[in-house]
Amino acid sequence: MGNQKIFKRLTMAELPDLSVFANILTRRFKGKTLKRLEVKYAKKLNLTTAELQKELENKKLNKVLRSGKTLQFHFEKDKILGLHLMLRGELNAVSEKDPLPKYTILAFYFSGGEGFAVTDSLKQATPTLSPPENKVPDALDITENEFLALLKKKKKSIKELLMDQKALRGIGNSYGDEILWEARISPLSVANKIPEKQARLLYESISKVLNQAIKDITKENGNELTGELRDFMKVHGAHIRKSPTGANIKSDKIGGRSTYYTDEQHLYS
DNA sequence: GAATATGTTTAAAT
DNA sequence: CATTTAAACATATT
Repeated sequence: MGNQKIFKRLTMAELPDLSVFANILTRRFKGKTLKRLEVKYAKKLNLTTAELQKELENKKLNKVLRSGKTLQFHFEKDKILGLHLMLRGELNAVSEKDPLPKYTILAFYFSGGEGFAVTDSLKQATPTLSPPENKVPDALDITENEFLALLKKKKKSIKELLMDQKALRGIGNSYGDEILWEARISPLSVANKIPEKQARLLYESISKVLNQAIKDITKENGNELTGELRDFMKVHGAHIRKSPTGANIKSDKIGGRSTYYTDEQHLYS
């Protein structure tokens, strides 16, 4: 048997996928020692290959967490490796005896011979040792008051604000659409024109949509290391014609990104 | 083979 | 000056 995809889909990984990923990796490799780290592409590293190997090899992996759109690998001695998969990054299960998958950037081999490889055909995935603390709130951690204050001071479109990683971390193009449909707010709405009642509803929709997606993806694939992760989009996707409630789905470009929404969503401007 | 997909960075416009 | 908008980048897939 060859290598197996842990994760693959047409679009890139977003917050729920990364959360499921972190859980799978933790379950699989927690407590194991990283015996060998192979670096096939070092340009995005914030230190040399030799330095990274020296920092991480022969250390135990304690856990893998998600933060914003990154994974955080917590090793012994408080060594943390951040990993952003960017547009096309994927994780693949690998074994010492198998050849590396195509487009491999990093390969982690743990005690026992099993491990995983990070691949990226665009070579944009970015590993960062000891990533600096990020003060921008995570989409699943932000408080309601913080969120309401954020909306009040921004006058760009709500879709662009939700995706702005300098304002709120973790939401990408597809879940941005899903969240706005759930709240029945048009993506073209101006952030500071959304009334407080609807802003509160939007706040609730963020955690509702993201946590439900985590549950759905976990149920579909969370116990297996193989296979493809499906998504469960209700409105975002060129192939979807009607929302679950039967409205026609419209398509526009917002911030240069394909945006899908319906007339069920109210425009505040 | 042109169009589509999208996160971030950098440049330009308001 | 601060904020917002647009363009550029890259390539597998439709």
